Amino acid sequence: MFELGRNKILRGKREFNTVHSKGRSFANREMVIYILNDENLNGKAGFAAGKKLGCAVIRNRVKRILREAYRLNQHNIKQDCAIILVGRKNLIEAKADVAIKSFQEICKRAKIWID
RNA sequence: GCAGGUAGUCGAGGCGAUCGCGGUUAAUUUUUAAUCGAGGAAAGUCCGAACUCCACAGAGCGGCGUGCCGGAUAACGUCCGGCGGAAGUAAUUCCAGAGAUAGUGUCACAGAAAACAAACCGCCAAAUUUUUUGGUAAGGAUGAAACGGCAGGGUAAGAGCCUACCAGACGUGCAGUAAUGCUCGUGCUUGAUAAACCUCACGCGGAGCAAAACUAAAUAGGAAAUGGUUGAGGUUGCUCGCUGACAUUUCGGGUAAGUUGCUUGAGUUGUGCGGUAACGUACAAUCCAGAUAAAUGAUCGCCAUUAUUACAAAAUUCGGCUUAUUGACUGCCUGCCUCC
RNA sequence: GCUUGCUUAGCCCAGUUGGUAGAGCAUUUCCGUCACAUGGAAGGGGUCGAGGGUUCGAGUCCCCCAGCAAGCA
Repeated sequence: MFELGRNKILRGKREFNTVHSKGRSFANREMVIYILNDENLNGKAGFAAGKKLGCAVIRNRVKRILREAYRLNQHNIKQDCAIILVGRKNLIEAKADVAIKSFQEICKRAKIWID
């Protein structure tokens, strides 16, 4: 019930660019999220970590933590939107529960949270 | 025991539970089960190959690389052994280590003079008289570097002018596959720089898996200008040779999806044999990631620890090099101290 | 993944065969002005991205790292 298969992940440069450029953005100290309501992309998520964070090991770790935060909370989020999560510097040393709380907080601010 | 040198191993957690990811194979159908799932550097892209395309790859000039000798290898700028030089008490480590008598260039400032030698001070002799002429390379000063060093003889003063020792050059002989080493002889002694041009020897065609091939879809298989079978364009920088009809720019439109390449290979492990070694060879065992917004993670408990943990993530594949790095362990060797 | 280029003063840049690192803007001081700007004069400020090598001597030549930027279906 917490699966996150391949069909639920944004694929290709085009899908990313549409969400990234057209979507609304929200940010806090740990991450930035982009949200877009698009019929073809709804229910999908993407994960990113910029080159400034560090080497490949650190970037992979940040993306995994973001994936974990989204995976455990995906049923509490409205299904009519596509989300991109981008990691920031505070997430490099952080544990998973920090990322989860941060994700819940930011979703409530974006008004896509359902209890 | 202390201090060092060298070769190598492990590689950061282990076990259990819950949630979850990628490949393969089964079932059956869209979910289950089994099994496998990052490194010693996967990194930098610095060399060398395999592989693919370009004439299944050609000629000349140019260009680039390598550079003591012998071997290893598919190949190499790598490795092993030896020689020479430098550092260290030693074990040992480091070296782009051919040629400066084929030619050209450069050597700032200082200094008399920076390369077919020359003569500022000085020294000696002669003249004349306070300067000139000749001899000289011992001494001084400058510089990174001054035309072998040092001692004795010799001389007007000096000088390889002569002699001994040392350094180098050339030649003879001996040892060694060779680099080179040793012996003897000849007064033969004529800077440095080749990571300056260059000479000699050897090697190199170009591009790279975003290479390349196939399938499917889409549309206006568009238009204009310039050049073009009197040869466009491609093939390396040029010339030849080969190929033989489109190429470039501007405007406008569309696709940028999937499959193959993609992992069985100069493979890995073990044992024996040959070789000082790099390595080779025989036999046996074994299959060990193959993704494409990109898979190894999260949480909790127990154990270990100074520490929730060094450096760090495959992207066509191998052989090296270089760089980053924690803690621990093992073998051998050297020097010093103590005891038996 | 592959292939290229660039790092020099606070900023933007020169530096041609190796020989004491320069210009413009900015900055400091002085002159000038009632005062400020413009103007004139003088001065300070550099580990030449880092480390090693060749050389008597490297910004420059060679090797090797770091950072930044660009291109390739």
